Amino acid sequence: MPELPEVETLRRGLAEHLVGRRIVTVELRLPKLVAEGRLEELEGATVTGVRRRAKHLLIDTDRATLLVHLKLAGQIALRRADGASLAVGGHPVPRFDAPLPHRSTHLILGLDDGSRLYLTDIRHFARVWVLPAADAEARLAALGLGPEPLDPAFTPRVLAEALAGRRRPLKPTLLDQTRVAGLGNIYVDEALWRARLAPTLSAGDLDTERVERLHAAIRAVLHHAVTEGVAQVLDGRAAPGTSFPAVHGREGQPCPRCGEPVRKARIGGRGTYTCPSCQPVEHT
DNA sequence: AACTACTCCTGGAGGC
DNA sequence: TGCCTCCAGGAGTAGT
Repeated sequence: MPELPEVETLRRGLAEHLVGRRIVTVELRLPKLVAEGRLEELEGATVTGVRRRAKHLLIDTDRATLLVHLKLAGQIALRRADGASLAVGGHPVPRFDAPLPHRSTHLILGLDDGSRLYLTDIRHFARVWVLPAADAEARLAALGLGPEPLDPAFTPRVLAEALAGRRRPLKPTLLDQTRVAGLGNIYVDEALWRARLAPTLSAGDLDTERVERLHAAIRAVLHHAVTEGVAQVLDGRAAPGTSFPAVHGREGQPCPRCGEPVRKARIGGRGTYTCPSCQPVEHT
């Protein structure tokens, strides 16, 4: 999916154009997209806000909350009546400027100004929940999500507490949404590279200085992705001539910091990219 | 507690 | 061009 920066970028775009709009039509093309609730409840509802928690997108209306998880390959696009793009984010396939609906478009919401919101997912993993607002909150609470890394409350101390006592390696620990919310495979690799930490280091063994480095790196990588708009154009692999991602998807290419070839390994079942020189495996 | 394997799907890339 | 294999920005479940 769409990790935190992609969902946040999407949230901002949708909030700008969706709040105050009334949903007039609902077209569901893939019934299993709906994990709970009835989309018909949204017909006639007015959007009151668009929020994000971890990788979840919440579209609040005066009738119910539409909770969306894009998983690995979900994409949401908001198009004006004339087809012009108002907001788009998530997985870059189909291309953000491709004609819609795509054959993998599973949901279309028609708004009162003629614009349409398309949810497309080539892998059919994305899910939505239509819930009373309180139930949406309860559902999120039940997930036990960890702290939001871009929240001011996310301090080095909070990160230290999230990692304390964990014997698993950093990579799977940081992917665990109950430790830190919103990180995914790309941004974990980028943050660890930036912090010069090997993904195999035991999470609970980091000293204060390393925790502070990791904290700063997580914030910097996410903040950069959101503010520089890289989250909107990122296509899962490094484009030639660009500086992001620094290591993810760049096996064999020179580390931007030291020139050593980037190495790919499998850690916790996930493709993991590191600079073996910048991220030494020695511990303590 | 934590590890692995497996599941839900399709598309794109790379090898031949 | 086509066929084949592998991999993929997530996360839940089951078995060890």
